[in-house]
Order: sequence, then C-alpha cells, then structure tokens
Amino acid sequence: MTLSHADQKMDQSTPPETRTLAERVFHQLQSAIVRGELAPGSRITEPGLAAIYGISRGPLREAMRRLEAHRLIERIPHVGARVVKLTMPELLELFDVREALESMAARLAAEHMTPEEVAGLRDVLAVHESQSDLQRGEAYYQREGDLDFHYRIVKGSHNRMLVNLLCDDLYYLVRLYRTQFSASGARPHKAFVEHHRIVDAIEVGDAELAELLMRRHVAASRANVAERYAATLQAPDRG
Amino acid sequence: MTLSHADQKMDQSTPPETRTLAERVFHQLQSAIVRGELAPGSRITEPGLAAIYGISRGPLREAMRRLEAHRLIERIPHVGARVVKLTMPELLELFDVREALESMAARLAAEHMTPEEVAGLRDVLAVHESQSDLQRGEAYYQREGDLDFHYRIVKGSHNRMLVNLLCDDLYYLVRLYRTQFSASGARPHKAFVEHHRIVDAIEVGDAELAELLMRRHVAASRANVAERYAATLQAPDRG
DNA sequence: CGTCATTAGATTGTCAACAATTAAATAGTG
DNA sequence: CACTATTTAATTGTTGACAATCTAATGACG
Repeated sequence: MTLSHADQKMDQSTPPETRTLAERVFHQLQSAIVRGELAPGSRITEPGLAAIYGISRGPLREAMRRLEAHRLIERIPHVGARVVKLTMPELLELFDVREALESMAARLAAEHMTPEEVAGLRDVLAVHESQSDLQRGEAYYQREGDLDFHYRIVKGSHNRMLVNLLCDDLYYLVRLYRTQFSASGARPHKAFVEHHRIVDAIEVGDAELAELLMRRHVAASRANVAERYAATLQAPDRG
Repeated sequence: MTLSHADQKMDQSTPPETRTLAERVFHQLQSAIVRGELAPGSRITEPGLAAIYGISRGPLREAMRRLEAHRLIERIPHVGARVVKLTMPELLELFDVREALESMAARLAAEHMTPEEVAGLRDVLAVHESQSDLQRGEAYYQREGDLDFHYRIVKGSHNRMLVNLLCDDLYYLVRLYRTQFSASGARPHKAFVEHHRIVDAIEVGDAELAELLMRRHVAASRANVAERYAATLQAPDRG
C-alpha cells in the first residue's frame, strides 16, 4: 500500500498481445531466448519449434521474422536460424547506443515527467535500498530492478519512438547479455547513488544535469564491463 | 575518376537480399512506402498485394511482419494493416532520437573513421556544393544527398548497432516523412556550412567537437521543421 | 590415404485450401 | 425514423502438402 506507485511490475502494463498464435509464440520465444532457455548460438529449426509449441510452421515463421527484426535470432536464407550470441565488442557497442539514447531520455524525462511518475521512481529506489540493506546476494532481482529503473525514466520521456527503441529492442538485448555472460552484480552501491542523483535532477526539472548524470552512469557501467573483460583476457582461466 | 570515393551510391554497397520472395517483396514494399507510391494511412490488404506482386500470402505476410517491426506499417490482429502516417509530434520525436544517435555517431566517427572514409565524405560535400552552385531547384537530389552525408558518418562510427538502428530503421522513416510532408529544401546553405564544419572536426579527430556540431545540426533542423509547423498552425490555409 | 563428385536426408521456401474473426449490409422492431 | 439484431461478404489466421535448396554422408578416383 505504501508503495502504490511501484507495485505495477515493469512491463505488466503492456500485456503481451496474445490474440494470434504468431504473437503468442513470438513472446514465448522472446522470453525463452532472453532467459537463456535457448542457448546463445544454438540452432533453431522450424519443424522442431513447431512441434514444441504445437503450431504449424506458418505463424512460427512470422514470429521468427519478428525476432530477426529485433535482432534476437539470425537467419540465413535456405540454411537456418540461430539464437544470437553477443560478443563483447558488440556489447560495448550496445553500451554506446544506450549512452546516447538514455541520456536523451533522462533529459526529456526531466522536462516531461509527471509528479506521479517521479513518485514511482522514488518508490523503485526505496525498494532497491531495502534489498541492498538485506545484502541480497542474488543479483537477479537487483538487475531486474535496475532495468525497471531505466524503464521508468525512458517512459517518463514521453517520447514514443524512444520508448519503442529502448524498451522493445535494446533492453531485450541487455537482458540477453546478462544471462549470457551471467553478469554478476558489478557495482551496486555506486549505481544506487548515481540513480538517486539522477532522480534528484529529474525531480527539480534540471534537464541538462539529468542528461549528464545518466550519460556518466551508463558510461561508468560500460567502463566496468570493459575493465572486467580486459582482466579476463589477461588471466583467461584459473580452473 | 576524381570522385573515386563518392561514386559508390548510398546503400548500393548493401545489395538488397533477393534470394527469397519474402525478402524481395519486403524491399519492394519498403521502397514503395518510402517513395509515397503507397499513400500514408492507406489500407493494404493481403490478397490485393499478393495479386500485385504475383506471390502467395505466405511470404507476403512474412514481409509485412518485417515492415511492421520496422514501423513502416501498422497492423491490427484480425482487422488489417495500414501504411504508417507520421504525425508532426512523432516527427519531432524522431528528431530527438536522431539528435542523440547521430551526435554519438559523429563522436565515434571522429575516433574511428579511416582516411579513405573521410575522403569519401569530402567528395560528397563537393558534389553538394556543385549542385548548390547550379541553384538546382529540385530539392530531391539535395535531400537524398543530405541523407548520404549522414549515412557515411554513421557508417564511419564503425558501430554496427548504431548503423543498423539509423540506416535500417530511422532513415527510412526520415525518407517517409520527406515524401509525406513533401518537405522542401528548408535551409540548404546553412546546412552545407554545418556539414563542412562537422567533417573538419572529424578529420582532425576532435570527437567532442564533432559530437557537439552534429547535435546542433540536427537540433537546428528540428527547430526549422517545428517553426514551419507552428506557422502552418497559425495560418492554416490560404487557398 | 586424401580429395572430389554423387547421393541421401533433412530443412527451408512456397503455395493453395480451410477455419475463424471482423466489418458492412440488411432486415426487423419499438 | 432511429436503433438493434442478423446475416453476408470479405479478410485475416492457420494448416498441411509440395518444390527448391542446402548439409553431410557415401563412394569413386587419383
């Protein structure tokens, strides 16, 4: 009750279209890929999937065409399709795109966000802090929560094109990366502090500052990943 | 011969995949929509298109699913599909996204562009100036050339994700807007000057400046459109 | 024994027919 | 005459079968 603005889950507000088989299986496959149930790089065959989901190849192919457009699978004509396998360079590219788009989103959010939306953001931060106090080792909730935070800011931009690009396309790739690389928490405390400052800037309508802070926030996250990757390259294995 | 770097047309380097009917008709429909042959907002029916292109509904539906993902058509389950009709608010949203992404592209281009790519950019500017000297009233070539300029910078970023987002998605919407609103030249001279300064910054590797100039360039273009739109609202018609 | 051609198997691409849903036209009623 | 219910026509959703293409397994040949 006290968290009246945060109790609505991330994209529960946008119920997956399930009126046709093609749409249903699209969301099922999207979820399966993002959650790692379909291994990255693994080949997916139409008769196989059609049997699994109990549908014919027609709607399945339509769903796969959508997945291809969203870059979750890669198809080669007359050959087949594979689940995408993000490489580290591509992941760093993704961070550059996020830096550009999310800093713009923060700027627009500072200009257009409603008081209710800001309250919802604060509620999300409160949840994060309580989880942080509990020292929850499970990075899963933290990371989903982190995405929830970014979600709300993007939606607060009130720019539909931005929302579509980030929430419908890029964020699924982000989640895919997190399962693929089993990305551990990284730097939760610093991120929390940065989140707070971003919300502060948005709340007082300081668009420039919100943009700058979000840009730094994403860049820092990128640098963190790049650093870990560089370390992995030097000490490849110690098993 | 003297323009050895510019003689390769915009996306001729990426020949449209034409190995299957679904891919061929996708590109045909994409072109037809962007060029205005299919009127914005007009309804498109599967049996109709299938008859026109001489294929069955199977591959056609796959092509339409791709067009839907690229936001060139809008579909409603069990009802039908329409060619998208960009509204002015949506167009302004598109400019905000371009500002974010293209300024990032300019920054990365300043860091990663090869001398050959820079030379190609200069050639494009030379072509533009010669056209400008000829006082070509036809805004078409100018505008296509303008997009060619932005194309090359985006590709010069060497960020595949950025290239895909801008070249495969957003630029088609930009072209759709230009045909839909029959956007006349706008501000060719100022734009040319801005283009030159951007290339200068890229050539010397000044990433920050290139980013700033591109940001201003897109923002100015947006402001120009917004201004014209506001004027249209006040004096709606004088026929 | 390695390399190349051939063949067999499976998968993808395409089509036409059938079922389900929607929108429009018609008829019926207060 | 306005409003609602019904029917009808068209379009979309789905399926299974057929044709074209690719992969890899087999066998021939140098």
